[in-house]
Amino acid sequence: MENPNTKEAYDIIQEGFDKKAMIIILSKCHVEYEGRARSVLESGDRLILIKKDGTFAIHQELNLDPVNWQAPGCKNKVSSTDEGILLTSKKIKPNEEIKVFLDEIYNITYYNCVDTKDLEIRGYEKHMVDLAWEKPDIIEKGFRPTRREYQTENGFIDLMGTDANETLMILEFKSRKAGMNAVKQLKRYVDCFKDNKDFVRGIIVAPDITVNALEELESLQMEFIPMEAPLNLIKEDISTLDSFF
Amino acid sequence: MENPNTKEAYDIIQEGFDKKAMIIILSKCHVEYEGRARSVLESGDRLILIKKDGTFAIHQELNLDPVNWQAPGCKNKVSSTDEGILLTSKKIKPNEEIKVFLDEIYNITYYNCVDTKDLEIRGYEKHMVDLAWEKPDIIEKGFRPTRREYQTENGFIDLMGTDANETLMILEFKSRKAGMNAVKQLKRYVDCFKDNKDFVRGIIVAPDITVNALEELESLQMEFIPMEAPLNLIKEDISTLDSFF
DNA sequence: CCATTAATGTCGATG
DNA sequence: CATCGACGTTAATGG
Repeated sequence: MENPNTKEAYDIIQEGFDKKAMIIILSKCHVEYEGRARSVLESGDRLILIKKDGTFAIHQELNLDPVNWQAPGCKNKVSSTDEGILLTSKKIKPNEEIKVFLDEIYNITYYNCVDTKDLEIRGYEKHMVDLAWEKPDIIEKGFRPTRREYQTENGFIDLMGTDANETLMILEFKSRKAGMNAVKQLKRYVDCFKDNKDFVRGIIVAPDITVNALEELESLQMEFIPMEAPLNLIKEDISTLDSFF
Repeated sequence: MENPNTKEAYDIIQEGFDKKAMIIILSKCHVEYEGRARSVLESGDRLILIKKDGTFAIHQELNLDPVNWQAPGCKNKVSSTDEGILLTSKKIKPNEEIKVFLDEIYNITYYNCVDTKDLEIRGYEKHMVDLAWEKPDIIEKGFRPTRREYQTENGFIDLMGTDANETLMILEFKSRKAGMNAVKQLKRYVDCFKDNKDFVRGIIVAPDITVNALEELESLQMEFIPMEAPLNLIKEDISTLDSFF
């Protein structure tokens, strides 16, 4: 609905709530937020997006993130005041509230979405592990991979195997420059095998590694093996895509 | 526009791009993403939000975050194919692309937002101000706070007061290391009192301050008072925030 | 521009 | 419900 008056706006927004629809409001508005932080946003044109799970987001004309928002599970309400339409979004634990004062309403739309599909993500790490699995020499001569995605109490180990001396190897793959967090992660995996009397090799496989991370890695007697992420392969290798699509 | 056909949809979207408007599309669509990772989203009803800075977001009916997105600075295009309308959003460094195939279009809106206001966050600083308000000696012996959140043409002054000599003090609080921007901000506030014949003390209160900022601050005859931010209090003691509403 | 760190992070999994 | 860890984290800040 275009340029509704206050009553029309109230009715259609309430209707949207009742029908558990996605509500989209284009409006000049000002906003107050109070909760984990506290903020004020003076009047300007924004997009307000309300979802049936309670999600509430206010978008300015720039930037990816909403300027103000509420997480799923919030109680949203519309009310008609002397000043016009007021939207409130409340959450408990932690106690948070957004108040949006609609100073001028340009457009209100609601739609009941039918959407049963979930996003399917395939990271690049998987492709790197694929490669190492199929051509172990890429990692090092004599490497024999044995397990993928081995579950430990500290997470999934990307790839395990043994070297030419039958020493256990634990490999953590990163598609981008590995940082300190990768080292910590690998250390946690290696720690799972501490009780073994035998030494375990911890290895980060990534296109690059930060200086700090490399120092820390070496001080922990662990290793870094450079390997390019096959970013470009994906578009070229249609066959692998087929298995995915 | 409601339920546009392919040509109408193409035209209105192109128009939105040309006018650098915010474009909102309600549509059944399927999405492919390829970049740092790779993903596929099969057909379903979603909201597509495109901003003039290149921001591109696809929202499902649930959750706060978009299911697929592109950051500001992306090149967005609309094209008409045999299959219908195709939206593409490209970014370089890192190379990323989203393709959205509009299978059925319910609604297209674009609007040229007028929005000059920035969000003012006053969360953590408030707790520091609370503390200084209740225990002025923390700032300095003889300090008497008089006003909080005093509004000037240049924004809100966190805290004002007088010292033992009745000299006006303007305090700017930062919850983290103060930088040059904090100094500039404080200077703007102090400038509001330039016409006073009396000297005004400008003071930054923060856990720390950068070297550059401290130099600049002292050259402006302003001061720095170290104070730890009560970050931990915030999550525990939400009740103190009640005073705001 | 790179590296580091905070965020009203969000979100999913798990105990 | 709370905690923990990953994320195409993003976004801001200092160097």
